[in-house]
Amino acid sequence: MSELTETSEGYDVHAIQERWLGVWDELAPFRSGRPDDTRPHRYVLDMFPYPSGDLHMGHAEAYALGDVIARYWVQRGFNVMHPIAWDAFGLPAENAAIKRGEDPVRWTYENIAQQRASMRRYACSFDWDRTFNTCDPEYYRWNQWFFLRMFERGLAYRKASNVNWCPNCQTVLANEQVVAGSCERCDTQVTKKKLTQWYLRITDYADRLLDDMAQLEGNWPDKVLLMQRNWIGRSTGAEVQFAIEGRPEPVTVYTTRPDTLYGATFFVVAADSDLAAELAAGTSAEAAFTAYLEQVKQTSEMDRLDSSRAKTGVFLERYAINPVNGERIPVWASDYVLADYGTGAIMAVPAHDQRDLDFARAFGLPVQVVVDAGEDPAVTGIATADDGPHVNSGPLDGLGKAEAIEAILQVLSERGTGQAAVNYRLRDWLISRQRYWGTPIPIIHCPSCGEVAVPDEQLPVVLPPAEGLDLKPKGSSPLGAAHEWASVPCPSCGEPATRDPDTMDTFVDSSWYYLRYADPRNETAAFDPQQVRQWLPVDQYVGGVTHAILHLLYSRFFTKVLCDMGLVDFTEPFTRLLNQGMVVMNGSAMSKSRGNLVRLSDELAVHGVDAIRLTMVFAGPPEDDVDWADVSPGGSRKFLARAWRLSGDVTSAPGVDVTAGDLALRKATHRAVHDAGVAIESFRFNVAIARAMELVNITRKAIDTGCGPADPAVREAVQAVAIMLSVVAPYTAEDMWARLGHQPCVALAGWPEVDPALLVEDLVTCVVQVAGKVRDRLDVPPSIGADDLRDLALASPQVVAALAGSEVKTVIVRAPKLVNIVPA
RNA sequence: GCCCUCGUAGUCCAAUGGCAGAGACACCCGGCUUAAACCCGGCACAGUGUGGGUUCGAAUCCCACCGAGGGCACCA
Repeated sequence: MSELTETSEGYDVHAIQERWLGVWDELAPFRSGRPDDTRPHRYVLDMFPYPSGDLHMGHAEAYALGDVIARYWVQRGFNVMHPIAWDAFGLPAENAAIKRGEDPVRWTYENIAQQRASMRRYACSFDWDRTFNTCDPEYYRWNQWFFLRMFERGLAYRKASNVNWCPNCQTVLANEQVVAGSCERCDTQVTKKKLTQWYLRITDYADRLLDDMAQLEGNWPDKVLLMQRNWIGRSTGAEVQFAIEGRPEPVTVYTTRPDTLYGATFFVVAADSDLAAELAAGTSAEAAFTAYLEQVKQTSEMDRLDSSRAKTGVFLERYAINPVNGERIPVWASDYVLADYGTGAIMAVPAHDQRDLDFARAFGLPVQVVVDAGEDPAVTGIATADDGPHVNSGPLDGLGKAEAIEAILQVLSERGTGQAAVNYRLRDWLISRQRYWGTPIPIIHCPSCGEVAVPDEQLPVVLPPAEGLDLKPKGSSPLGAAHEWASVPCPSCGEPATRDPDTMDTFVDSSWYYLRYADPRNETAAFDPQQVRQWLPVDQYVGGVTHAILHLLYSRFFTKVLCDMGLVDFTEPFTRLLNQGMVVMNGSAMSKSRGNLVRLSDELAVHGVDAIRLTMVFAGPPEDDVDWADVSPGGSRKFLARAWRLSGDVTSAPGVDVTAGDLALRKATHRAVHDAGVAIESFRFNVAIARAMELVNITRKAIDTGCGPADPAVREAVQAVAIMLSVVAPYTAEDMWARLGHQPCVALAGWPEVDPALLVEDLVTCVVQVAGKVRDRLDVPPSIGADDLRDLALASPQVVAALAGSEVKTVIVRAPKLVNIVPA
C-alpha cells in the first residue's frame, strides 16, 4: 500500500480518504431534513441491505450507481433525499443463533454497525438522520398496525390450504419464494403441506397491479414489467357448469376456449382436490383413486413441473354432462390439473389442447375435432390451437374463433350454465412464517371469540427475548413455546387466550420502508402523510433484478392498499427503476464454494474507495454484469491520479475571469460538462466518465504544450473535472477542490453552467458521399444553408471525378454534416 | 416448448438511419531514468455473428438462421 504513495506522485488515496471523512461528518452535506431548505425535492432510493455480514462487491456496485444519481441531482440543485436503512429481520440471524448460539439481536446489530461504518468509508451520500432497522419495535409495530388495518378490511385472512413448505427452513413459503420447485433462499426442494395460514389478499388487486403498469412503461425496465405481467398471469375465458351424474350441484370449470365446448370428450379434476376425493368416495374406483393420490403425493414438485412427463390419472367411474350437447363424458382424476388454479377441474378438449391430447392418447379416450385446421390431431398427435372454421359444433359451425367464443358465451348465459370469466395465476400472499426473527402477527386466538385483533394501543407486540427459547426449526413457531409471552387474556372477553405464534414474512417489512424514510422517527403513526406527500413517490429506485417480482410486486400492492386507506395519494411507489447487474468473476457469480470470491475490503485496501467506485460505474452500462476479471481498478486509480495532478498545476487564482481563457479549451470543457450531464440523466454513466477522461487528456495537453497552466480556461477545466468526478470519486474530487483553493464540499459546488454559445463549433466537417461512398470532406460553418452546401458539394473536384460525367439524380442534403449525391 | 434481450478491435465498451472509435484494459514502440517503476507521448488492432430485404444511405429498421444470456413453462 505504501507503494501507492510512491507510484502516483503525491496522489495518496489513503491519506486523502482520511483527510476528508471527518470533515464530511462535520458538514453533513447530504442531510435532507433542514427546515429552511428551499431547493426542490427529489427522492433517490437504493434497495436497503440485509445485514448478513460486511458489505460485498454487489453492494459496492449498487451503491456506487445510486450514489452517482443522488450526487448528480444534488449538484443540479435539488434537495435530494437519499436514505438507507436495514432489512434486519430474517433467517440468517436466526440460523447464526442456532449454529453458534449467538443472540439474533446482537448478531444483527453488530452487522449493522459494521455495514454502516463501511458505507461511511465508501462515501455513500446517505442522509444518516433517516436510518432505521426493521427489527426495531419502533418500526415493526407499524407492520402490525398495517396488518390490523388489512384484517379489518378483510385483506388479511386465515385459511387452510396446501401450502409450500421448505423442509430445510422448516417454514412455509409464498408462491413467489418458490423458484422452479425449490426454496428461493436455500434451494431445497419444496413440498406441500396442508396448513392454516395468514394471507394478504393481493389477488383483489391483480387488475390494478396489471393496469397501473401503464404508468411505469418506459420508466421501468421492460423486462421487469414483463415478468410481473407473466406472474400475475391474467387470462380471459369462461366458466362453464357441468352437471355430474349423481351429484346435486354442478361443477364449474374454467376454460380459455369456450368455443371448443363441443369437442370436450372427457372431464378431469385435480387429483389432490377435495372434489376428486368426494367424487371417488363410494365408487368402485375409490381404492384405485386412493392409491393414485398416494403416488401423486410422492411425486416431487420438481418432477411435477416437468411437462414432458407422461400423463397419469385414474377414471373415477363418474360421468359429467356437457351442457351444450348433453353428451355423457367420463370424469378422470389427474395431477396435470392443478387444484389451486381456476376451479381445479377442466373440460378436456383433446383435439385442441396438447395436454388433453396427451392424456387422451395415454388412456384411449376419444378425440373430437371442432376447429378445422386441416389436420387430425388424433393422427398427428399434435393438438391444433389455431383459428379456423368450427365444425361439429351445432350453432357454432362455420364461425371463427372470436365469433364462436362470443356466440357460445351468449348461449351459456341464456341457459344460466356459464359466463365470461377472468382468471389469474397470481395467488394470495402467504405471510405466516414459523420462525422467530420476524414481526409477531398481532392476533390473539380466543377459544370463544376466535381470531381477535390486538388493540392498537397494545402495539407493538414485542418479540420475547430469544434467550431460553429453542429456535431450532421444528415445523412450529418457536414463539409458541414462549408460554409467558403467548398467554394473554382475550381483548374481547377477557378469558385466557394465546397469541398467534407465527411471524410475518420479511417482505412485509420491505413493502413500505420507502415511506418510513419520509418520517422515520414518528412514534404515533407509520408516517405523517404530509411528509410523505412532500417526498414521494420515489423518483429513482436502484436495485437488483432479483426483486423483479417479489419485493416490487408486494410494494406496489401495499401502496395501492394504503392509497385506498387514504394514507398516500399515489398508486405507484417507484416512478423510475434502474436494475443494476451483478458483480461476477470470470463469467460466473462469485461464491466461496466456487473459490472465485473477491473481497470488497481487499479491493478497497489495494485501490482505494474512489478507484473501486469508478471501476464499478465505468465498467459498462449499469444493467450489465461487471466481470471483475475484465475491469481494471488499477487503471481507474491511474486515471484519478492523473486528474488529481491537474489540480496542482493550476496557477490562476480562484474566481479568475474564465471568459478570457483559451477558447478551444473552454469549448472542450463546456462540451464535456454538457455531454456528461446528458449521459448521466440517461443512465450512461460509463459514457459520462469517458467524457471526463477526454477532458482530462485535453487539459493535460493544454497545460503542457498549449495555453499553459496560468490560462484561466485551465482553471475552468480542472474545476469542471473536479465537479464531474465528485459524483463518482468523491475523495479525489474533494482533494482537487481544496488544491484549487476552495472550501469543502465540492459535492455542493453545483454542476457547471454550460454556455450554449461554447457548444457551437466554428467549423464542422461535412461528409460528401457519391452513391453512399465518402468522396470528400468539407469544412463548413455549422449554420450553412442546405442550398449553399449542395452547391459546395457539387463543386468538389472529388465529386466531379466520382460522378465521371453521369447525371445527378438526387442530392440529399443534411446540413451541415452530410451530402449524398445519387447519380442517375 | 413459448417469450424477451444481446452479438462491434485480443478484452471491456462508444457510436439513438448519416465519416464505424468516445473512453479504457492489455500489447508494442518512443521520451524521462545510471536502470527500473511511475509519468509523458505514440503506433497498431475490427468493417459490426451469418444470409437476405427496406433505404440515397443500415452496427442501428424488417425477415430467417447461428450463438450467448435471461424470463416463463401441465395456469386449462
